[in-house]
Amino acid sequence: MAQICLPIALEASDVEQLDSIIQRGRPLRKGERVFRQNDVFNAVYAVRSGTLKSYRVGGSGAEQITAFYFPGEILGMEGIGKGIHPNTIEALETAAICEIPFELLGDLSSRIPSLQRHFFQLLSQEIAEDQLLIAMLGKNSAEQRVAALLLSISARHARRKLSATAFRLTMTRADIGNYLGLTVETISRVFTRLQKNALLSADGREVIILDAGQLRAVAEGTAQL
Amino acid sequence: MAQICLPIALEASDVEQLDSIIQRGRPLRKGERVFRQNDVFNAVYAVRSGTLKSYRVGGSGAEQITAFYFPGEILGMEGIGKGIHPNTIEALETAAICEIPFELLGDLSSRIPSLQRHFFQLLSQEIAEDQLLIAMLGKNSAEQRVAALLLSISARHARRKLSATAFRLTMTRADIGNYLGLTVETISRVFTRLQKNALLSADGREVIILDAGQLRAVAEGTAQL
DNA sequence: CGTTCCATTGAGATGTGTCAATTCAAGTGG
DNA sequence: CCACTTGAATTGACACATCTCAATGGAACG
Repeated sequence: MAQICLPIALEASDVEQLDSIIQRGRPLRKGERVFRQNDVFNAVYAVRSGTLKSYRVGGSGAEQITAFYFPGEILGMEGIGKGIHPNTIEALETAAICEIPFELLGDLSSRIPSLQRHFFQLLSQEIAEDQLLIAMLGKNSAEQRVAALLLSISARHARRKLSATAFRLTMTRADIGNYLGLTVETISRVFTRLQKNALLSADGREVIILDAGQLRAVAEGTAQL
Repeated sequence: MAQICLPIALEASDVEQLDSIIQRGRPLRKGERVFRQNDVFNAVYAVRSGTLKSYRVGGSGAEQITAFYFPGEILGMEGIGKGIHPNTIEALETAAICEIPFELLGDLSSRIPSLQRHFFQLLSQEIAEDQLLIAMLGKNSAEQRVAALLLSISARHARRKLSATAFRLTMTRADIGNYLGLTVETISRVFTRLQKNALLSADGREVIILDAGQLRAVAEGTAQL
């Protein structure tokens, strides 16, 4: 169980301890939420299956998606700081998650140094990823952003031993646009352009990456269409 | 010393221990760097005085500023994850910082639960802040972004018991533009517009906020000019 | 006292947003 | 099982915010 939820190297006895604090919840259906913005924080969650999105509602009522989560990833850590979740997490499809009560995790981390380090790393990596997104939103064209997202999703599929070139998007074009700071129409047009240049084949949400090299070049701004 | 660098509530004996691992470095001058992108990570840093910026250079060679740091704030935590700093930190003016070796901090955190929690919180809050910036870059107009940044800087001055309404910017218009995903010219024009509407008075980098309420309305998109 | 960096302003170009219409797929209820 | 509704995606025409290019003036600095 702990193996599935927190794939790290631990002593057998440690795994046992960790195992004891992890809760398996019922699966979420599409549209259901793990927690909502402003809920009190008391646990982080590991994605076992399915995909989810994180979003927050700003002062003007506009939603902003800040992340997509795939199996093996940890979510909910933004809430540690203030003790309140600054965002809502919603399932994009049927999804199973593990709940890891934070209070107990803190205690356990004190006793298992490698676990503590692991969580520091997880938090730190989320910062690094957010900053990557910031860089993208600040500087890149619509094509670069879409290409980068597709490559990121591709890489996350590959890490799970799934096809890196053919996969199904679980989010709508609107979600993608929202995440990348673009409109639905722009996303649609970019998809069309990428297909015309034979970098991609897309039938609705079914995507096949035809030329990963070129796609990377587009993402990095080395090539343009 | 530890009091200055990590203002948290600790037992006297704990403070002593923490104190012993903190290094005071020589002050940095404008343009000097704390560390560079791809340097190996082995410490985090607390800002004692002065301001700094964090930026990373992408594949296409473009710089992207991801944060500004003020006294009392902690920087360098993005590097924990991969053991390598994903960004460069550079002083915007003369600045003094404390170095906190991470190896020792980890050990100490295991023994002092409140210290561990404190660091989890710091990391988590950086995530929350980054996501706020993401939301801004994705959805907001140039005016909203500039207004929001000015208010953020104002709040950080206030936290240090300095004037929240009158202060000197330590970064150039180019830095601001880079951070907000806008060009220098746009920043300049927004400043001009904000002044014409009497929300602000700016003489070069010297800024006086004349109408914080309206400025907040602009930042939130409730008011437009 | 030149040199360099920084800030401002104008005019025109352009990428992306907005508005609107259409098609298609998936549910839903009679 | 068939309308009917609803949500998602695509495409076109046009608007507009911001970028690009260019010129100028001032401040900082050696």
